[in-house]
Order: sequence, then C-alpha cells, then structure tokens
Amino acid sequence: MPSETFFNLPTDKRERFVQVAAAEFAAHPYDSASITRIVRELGIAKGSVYQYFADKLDLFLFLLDEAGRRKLAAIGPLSLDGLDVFERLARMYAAGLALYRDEPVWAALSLRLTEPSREPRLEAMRAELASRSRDGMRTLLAEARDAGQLRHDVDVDVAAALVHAMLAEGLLAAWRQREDAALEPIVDQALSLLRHGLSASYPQPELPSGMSQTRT
Amino acid sequence: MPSETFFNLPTDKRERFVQVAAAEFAAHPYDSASITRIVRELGIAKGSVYQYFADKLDLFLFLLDEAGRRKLAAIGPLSLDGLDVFERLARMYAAGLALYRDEPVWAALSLRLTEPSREPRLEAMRAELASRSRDGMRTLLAEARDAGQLRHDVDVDVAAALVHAMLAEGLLAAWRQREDAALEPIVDQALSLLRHGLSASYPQPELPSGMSQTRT
Amino acid sequence: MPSETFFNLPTDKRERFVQVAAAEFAAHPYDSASITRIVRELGIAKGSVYQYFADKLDLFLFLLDEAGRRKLAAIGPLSLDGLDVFERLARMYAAGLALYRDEPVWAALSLRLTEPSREPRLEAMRAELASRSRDGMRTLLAEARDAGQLRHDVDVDVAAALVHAMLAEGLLAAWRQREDAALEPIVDQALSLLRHGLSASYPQPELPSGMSQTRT
Amino acid sequence: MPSETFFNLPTDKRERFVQVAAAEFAAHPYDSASITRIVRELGIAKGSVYQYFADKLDLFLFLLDEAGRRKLAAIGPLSLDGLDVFERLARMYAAGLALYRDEPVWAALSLRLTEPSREPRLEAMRAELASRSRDGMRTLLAEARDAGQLRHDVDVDVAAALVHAMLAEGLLAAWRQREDAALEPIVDQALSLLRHGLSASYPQPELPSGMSQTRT
DNA sequence: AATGAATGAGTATTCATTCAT
DNA sequence: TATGAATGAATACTCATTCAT
Repeated sequence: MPSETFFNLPTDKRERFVQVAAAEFAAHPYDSASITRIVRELGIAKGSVYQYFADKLDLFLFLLDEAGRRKLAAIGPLSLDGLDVFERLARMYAAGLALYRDEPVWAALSLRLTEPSREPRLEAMRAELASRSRDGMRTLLAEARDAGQLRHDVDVDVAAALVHAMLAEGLLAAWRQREDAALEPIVDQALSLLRHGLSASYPQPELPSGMSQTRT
Repeated sequence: MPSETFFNLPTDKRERFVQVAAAEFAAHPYDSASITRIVRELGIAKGSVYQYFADKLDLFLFLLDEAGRRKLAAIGPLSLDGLDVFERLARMYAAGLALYRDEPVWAALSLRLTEPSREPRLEAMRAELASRSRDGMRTLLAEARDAGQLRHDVDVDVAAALVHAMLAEGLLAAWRQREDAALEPIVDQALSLLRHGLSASYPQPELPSGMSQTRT
Repeated sequence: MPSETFFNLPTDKRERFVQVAAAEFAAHPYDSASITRIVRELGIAKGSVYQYFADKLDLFLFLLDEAGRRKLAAIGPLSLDGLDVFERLARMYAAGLALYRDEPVWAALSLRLTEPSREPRLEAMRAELASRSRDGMRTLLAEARDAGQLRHDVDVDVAAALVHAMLAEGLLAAWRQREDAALEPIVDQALSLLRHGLSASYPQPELPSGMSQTRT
Repeated sequence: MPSETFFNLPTDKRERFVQVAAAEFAAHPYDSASITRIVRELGIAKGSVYQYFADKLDLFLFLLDEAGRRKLAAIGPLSLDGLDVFERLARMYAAGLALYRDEPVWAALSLRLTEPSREPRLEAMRAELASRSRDGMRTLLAEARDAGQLRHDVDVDVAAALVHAMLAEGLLAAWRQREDAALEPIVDQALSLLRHGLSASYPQPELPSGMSQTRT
C-alpha cells in the first residue's frame, strides 16, 4: 500500500528503491532491518521513505506483495491438472525452490514472514498465513484420502504438517548443501519419499513394537 | 560461564533471574532480545546483570547450556540399542518434542541457535552446530544404507535434509496444532511415513511420468 | 570528515557546535571528553551529533583538522628563508605560542594528540605524529651541524629532544605565568638561550668535573 | 591517608595491593583509572578498597605520597653543596630520570599529577604543585643571578620555565628514544647546553636582527 | 575486618519517525 | 514532492560507591 507518490516515481528510481529495500529485508529479520541503511545505500533522503510508505511495516508488506507478484510472474500459474496428489505437491514446492534459486533475495524476503517479530500486526499476519497454508495442505491431503490415494492409517492433519516441513525447509536445505544447481534430482527424491511413505498403492507392512515404549 | 557472584545468589533470586532471562531470549531473536527489558521485568539494577555475566552473549550462552542441562535432566540419556534406524530417528526427535511440550520456553530458547545473528561469535557457533547436526543425520542414514535398510535409490544427502526437516519443524508443527497433548500418535505417524518412504523392505513402484516436465 | 549534513547547517549553529565541542575536547583528554556534555551544553538532541559525525573519534579528528586550519589562517605560512637554525626554531614555536595566546581552546585541543588514549586509532596517530615531529627537529639540527653552526660536542639526537621540550612546553609555561601578553621578550629569551647553548660561534669553555659522580 | 585497617594488613598483601594500584594509575589518567580493574586484578572484594581508603582520590593521593617516599628511598637526599647552579639543576633532574629508569611505574604515577582532571580537588593540588615547583626553580636561578653566575640579560622567570621544561620533559624524551640505558651522556649534554646558554662566564654575542619581525 | 551484591547514573551509539522548508 | 535536520527513547555496557551480612 504505497502512496500514489511512489508510483509516480521514475521507473528506474522506483525499481532501484525496491531492489535495495528488498535486499535489506532479505538480509535481516524485520525487527533488525534498518531504514537508515536503506536510505544510506540509496543516497536518498530519509523523509522520502515516509512519503512513499506509512511506516516500516507498510514498506515491508508492500515488498512481500511484490515478492508474490514476482513469483507468479517468474513461474506462471502451475498447471496441476491430471496429476496425482504427490506430483502436485512436489511441483508446488519445486516452484518455490526454483524461485529461491533464481531470485534468492525475494525468496529470502518471503521467508521473513515465518519469523516472529515484536511488531504485533506482523505477528497477526504470520499466524494467519501459517493457518492458511496448513489448511491448504490439509485440504489437498483430505481430497487425496477421499480419492483412495492415501493409506488408511494416515492422519491427514499430522501428515500435512510433516509433508509441509519436508517440502519447505527440507527441500531448501537439501538444495543449499549441494554444489550443483540441478533441482530435479532433489525433487525426485522428495517425491519418491512421499509416494512410498503415504501412497495407498503400496503394501502395508506390520508395524514393529513401535512407540509404545516412548516416554511421553 | 557466569561469575561466581551469580552462583552465590539466593536460590530463588537466581532462579527467577534465569526464568525471566530465558523467557526474553525465547521470545525474541538474539539481536532483538533486550537486557533492558529483563532488568525492568525483574526490578533489578542494570549493573547487576553485568556482575553476573560478561556480556549479552555470555548470558545467552549460559542459558543455552542450561537448556541442554534441563533437557538431559528431563529426558535422560536415550537408549537406542537394538532399534532400527527409523525407530532411532523417531525417538531422538520425539525426545526434543517432549521437551518442547514440557518446557516450551527452554525449547524455544534452544531453537534460537538456528537463527542468524549479527553477533559474529554466535554466527560461528550456529554454522558449526548446523554442520555437525547435518553430518550426524548423514552418518546415521549412511549406516542404514550400508546395512541394507534403505532402498537403493535413496540419496543419503538429500534424504538427510528432508528427514531432518520433517522431524524437526514438521513434528513440532504437527504437535502445536493439536489441542491434545499426546505425542505418541504423532510420532507414530512420522515413523510410519519414514518407514514406508525409505525402507528397503517394501517393493519399489515404478515412478510415473515424473519430474521430466518440471521447470528447473 | 563530517557529513554533508553538518556543512549544510546554518552558519551560526554550526559554529556554535564547533566551539562547544572544541571546548569539551580542550578541557578533557579524549577518553574523558563526553558527547553527552556537549549536547547538554548545546541543548540539542544526542542523535544530532551522529547525523554530523560517524562517531566520537570522527568528531575529534575533524576538530583537530579545524585547529590546524585555524592555525594556518591565524598565522599564515612562515617565511623562514635566510634565517639561521636558531631563528627558524624560535619562529616556528613562537607561531604555535601565538596561536595559544589568541586561541587557547584550539591550542589546548591540538595538544590532546600528544596524550595517550585507549582508542587504538588515536594511539596510532599519536605515535606517528610524535615520530614525525622528532624527525623534523633532528633533521633541522643535523643540517645546522653540517653547516658548521653547532658546537662539535652537541649530540643531535639528544639536543633535538631538549630543544623541543624547551620550545614546546617551556615557552608555553613561560608565557602562561606572565600576566602581560607580550610574546616577543619571551621568545627572545629562548632564542638567546639556544644561541649561547648550541652555537658554534661562541668559545668552548672547558667542562668542570662534571657528571662523573652522578648516579646512573 | 589510608585507614588504620590498611596498615594492619599482612605486609605482602598490602604490598601487592600497592603495586597493582600503582600500576593502574600509572597506566591511565586519574579519570580513566578504574578501581574495578584493580580489584579484578587483585582478586579481592571491591568493598575492601573502601575499607582502606575513603575514595578513589584518597587512594591516588596515598600512592603519590608513596611515590615520593620511594623516590627518596631510592635516591637518598641529594648532596648539592659546593656545586654551581648548573650542576645542581642537572643533578636534581637526573635523579628524577634515574627514578624513571629504575621504577618506571612510580615515575609515571608521579607524572599523573601534571595532567588535568575532572576531580576538582585534584585540580587544586596540581595548580599548587606547579606553582611550588616554578617557585623553586625561580629561587634557584635568582640566587645564581645574584651570585653573578648568570648572564645579565637572562630573565629569571622566563628562564625558569624554559629550563624546567628542558630538564623535565626534554631529558625524559631524550632518554626514552635511546636504546641504551646510560643516563650520564644525556645529562652531560643538557648540562652543557645550560652552561653555554646561561652562564655569565661566556662572552655575549650581539643578537642578530631577532624577533623584531615576529608577529605577536 | 572483609565480603560482594546492588545500585543507578554514566558512556557511546542506533533508530524509526516527524516536520518545516 | 523531496529534502534532511531534529528528535528522543532505545541499545549494550562501565563505574565508583554503599551497605547488609
């Protein structure tokens, strides 16, 4: 929600502003990100920032929005028709991973919304985002279960959390520790793990003694 | 590494200090945690903190140590003998989860060490911890593969990252969204996912069309 | 190296700042000089200082520079052509003395660079200044000796230190204890002492029994 | 003026205290010297210092006294009988220099009294000391002049300041820049400079054009 | 007599935000 | 519309001094 003033800026100036600001918020958690550093780097007046944006949070939210827009532009709408649930999951998160590879700054910026902050309005957004993302995953898995694609003993709620973590943090970590830039083999590994791990089309082994001795 | 002064404090005072300080660092990333807030909350003089600890980092490291000590005290050493790799993994992370349930403040504090910081000494520790933890997981999986417990197409490096994310972030998220406090069913779900997902004792399905169309 | 901001200040405000800051650093060694006192005296916000200067040292170095500039402006470049070494020495130091008389604050400020400090960058500068100043004096005397203007038994290195002290500390002290403001008679006294003390054009007396009994 | 408590201390403990405290005040100007550092180094309680001394100044003054006592003990009363004024001067300051060589800590401590401070009581003492020392030098030179040992054109007041600076700062600087430890040659140089510079037994040259063009 | 915990004002420095020009 | 100077509360940290035990 920048002011009109911001959009009236010459394109190159506006883009430079966006790029430098994004880099700052990508490099530091929201609370530690510094408007002072941004204007110092840009060589513009501090007041300008407040002519464009209401406050620090306003700027940050705009950048998050921008990150989403760029992601969409870079990846395009995913065509997931005709794919089973595992393929769809893999492709969705692979898209995010590709963004991280191609636009690390914007990807890092997006991840800032998963961190806690002292800014209450940000905390609220974070909670809501987490809840929506969880719901999405749950819905996807629930549909799969109803379509008979999941083993019967899979708890959709729990699996949603596990799969999300694996595909969000896990994929990213796996890719970061690799020297090569090839995403496909990594995504294939995750897909295989998921397929074996959840699919109904594979035989059920009897569980061993299991967690019954685990301290809870 | 607190000073002797700190250990000579009356027990209740010292414990209140530890509790309030832990809460501060659990609630905020290291850079944003505020000693000013701690002393304000405690109602003591600012100088007192520096009678006890050399500086902010010294206090933080002591609290991390304390978190480790409490974890050990709460859980005891894990007995993992005779268990297969999946059981072992599940129990290790379940232990961490149990700590999070019983001592959420201390668990959150521990997780702070996974976040980046502008304090160089802390960054060094974080990098080392991450590297050690990654290596541990890799070693575990590599041993399992050599013992024939993993499917042959599993890439140990990638799987290590995926499994770690699933069991660290994933388990935690799954538990947090539940209202009940029972850990066992959640851990069992993860165990099952892992077993089906990685174990060699289950048949290999042929992969469907796969990632060949995925944008990389 | 103040920021542009500082130079854009209204002249009177900037000059008042400079004067108050100079007075503070003139009155206290660098380590004890207090930015808090400066802003309290000026009645401005603490943050303002850091709009103008990067840090305490930056401010101090600017003031030292300013002192040099004012000295130059007040005295102008010295014309020492055609004078013998004693005249040249006397005039050089007399110039510093005149500055002290006319601008005691700025002179005191300059002398701060001769004091030790806990600021490493300042220590480095001090060491270098001392070394350069010693070398300058030595060179001057060495030239005089080569030109036959010095008695043959004069040790240039030792004489350099003695003469420097006499003309720096000594002249200043002599002038400070006088109520009148006339520099000339004082400088003439020093010149005479130097001339008799070092010049080759005066007869050599045989030294009395001398230092042979001195404890070393 | 330490308390009785201090003198009742076991000798070795008391001496260690004195030595460490002296080192601190020798290493830092009075304002910057830190009692915290002293007790940290000694490993004693902070309160102890205040059981021995009323405050920081009280401790410092005691140490200054002690420095005087040690100087006297190390050097003994100077026997200056039968010497002319130049010899007497040289020996007096040479004694101080010897102290600096043998006991650099105590000598540095003594010099602290020549530095300005924010402690008003210290400032008063400094002024008084300077005045007394100046008077002593003036008296010495005045007697010499009355005894016909000084050239007639020597201004006793000015010469007192010049000679003091040369023998205090100058001698010290000359000795410090030398690698060898021999004091005698350095003192001889100063003696010679003084003798030629001030003595009545040497012919008066006519002064050259002189300071008449010097800006005052 | 010694301890050492507590104090609180002091230090330099950073920062988001405001507002007159 | 842009500027950029001013603000003042925030940060971590130091210090001489006090006082109950």
